[in-house]
Amino acid sequence: MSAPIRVVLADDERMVRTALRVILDAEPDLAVVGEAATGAEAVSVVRAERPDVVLMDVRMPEIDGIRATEQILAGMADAPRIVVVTTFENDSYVYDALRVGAAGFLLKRAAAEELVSAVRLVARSDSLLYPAAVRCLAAEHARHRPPAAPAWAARLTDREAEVLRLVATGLTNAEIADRIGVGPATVKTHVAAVLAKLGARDRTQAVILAYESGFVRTG
Amino acid sequence: MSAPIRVVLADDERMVRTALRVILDAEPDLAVVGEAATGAEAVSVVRAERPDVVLMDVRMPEIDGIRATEQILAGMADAPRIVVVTTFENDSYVYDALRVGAAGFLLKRAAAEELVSAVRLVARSDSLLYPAAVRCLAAEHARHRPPAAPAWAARLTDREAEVLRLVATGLTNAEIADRIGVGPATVKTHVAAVLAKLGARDRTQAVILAYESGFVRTG
DNA sequence: AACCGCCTCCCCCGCCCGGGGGAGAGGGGC
DNA sequence: GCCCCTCTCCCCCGGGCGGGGGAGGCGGTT
Repeated sequence: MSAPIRVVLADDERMVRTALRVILDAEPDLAVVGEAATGAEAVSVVRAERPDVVLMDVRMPEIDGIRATEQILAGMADAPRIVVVTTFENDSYVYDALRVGAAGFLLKRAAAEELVSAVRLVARSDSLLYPAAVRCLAAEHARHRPPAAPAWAARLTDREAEVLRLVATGLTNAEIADRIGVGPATVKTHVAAVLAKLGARDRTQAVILAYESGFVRTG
Repeated sequence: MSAPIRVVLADDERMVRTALRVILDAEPDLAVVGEAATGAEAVSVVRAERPDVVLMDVRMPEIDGIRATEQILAGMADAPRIVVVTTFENDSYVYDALRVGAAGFLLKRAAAEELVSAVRLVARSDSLLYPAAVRCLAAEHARHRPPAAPAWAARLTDREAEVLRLVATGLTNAEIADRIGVGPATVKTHVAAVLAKLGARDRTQAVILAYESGFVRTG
């Protein structure tokens, strides 16, 4: 399994950091290599340790997690994947996090198992975003378990899910438009919404996320 | 499972048609709705029956399977998926078939199970090409079973396979170029080769084929 | 009645991508 | 020696795509 995944924790509450460290260090393939209590500290620790993954709290003194994320991603070649940690799912930070390039985000109430699998997936998928709705895709695929377990945000609408399914069969926007009987502009809108919610850069990444989340099944 | 997959058989040898019919009709979700012994007949039968899938022999009187495929795909809106059937794997027809838009091809010596799964996959993946190299991808993935079982043609080179793997992680051509240390133009060339060999229209379809063939694994 | 989420469609813009060519270098097989 | 394959890189070109806006209608919630 080669080298372990190196993780840095950034949270102003010591208890949270400790909890995360306990959870992550229990996994043989994960190694917490640094902690930070402020955004500024997070930036310097990350530059020093060059981890694979950063768990970044949004609310922190001096510099919030969003700005810290921005600075890390802007100032580093071969920057780590950053997972933004929030308390409330409809946090407006969520979209800011996507915008500045966070690899994903999860809620503090997420189960330990979700946490470690998120870290692994983010580290593994290498230049691929893994945000919010991905888990919702899996949840939707598993027959609408409502808002109980899904500790993630940004659900796709029915139309968006339909469009994503068609994107994942290799259709162009124009073909999707013909198929569902709307204009090409409408499909563009839906695709754009899907990309934003999934944090995907283009339809190719969206398809990959659809497969990886189980939203579409292989053959 | 809704309506069965409607199949038309086009082959000049009656025995071959019968054999195919027996194999396909044994499957509850497949229904052979027409047969043709010549290319011209194939065109008219397909227009009349409007099947989901056509199994098209390459060598037929009057009009060969390639031209028949061309005419069917050109002259019909919502055309069926056409699988071209060949006897020899290095048949030059293979590339012609790809060029005119065949959804895939397979060898007459293919196992019955391969046949039915090919029909299902082609029918399912709806506007998605399923040609040659796809099975080779699966074969490569399954640790180089040489040229024994692979009843399909068009192998990827090592470089092409590497590029496809990177495409399937969501990278752009420029990012792939940086990663493997070559120029962007070179990556373009490799990607173009992959698309041609897989019969994919764009990188999105290539990724889908990579997943469906098992060339890349989910999770 | 006001609000919000969803669906529909429009504009402009820039870029990445894919198609069509070609070309040179190196290696292996005949 | 010659050929063929692979890998490398170049050109031009068109189009699909994604980003950034905005706008109107419709139904459910408050």
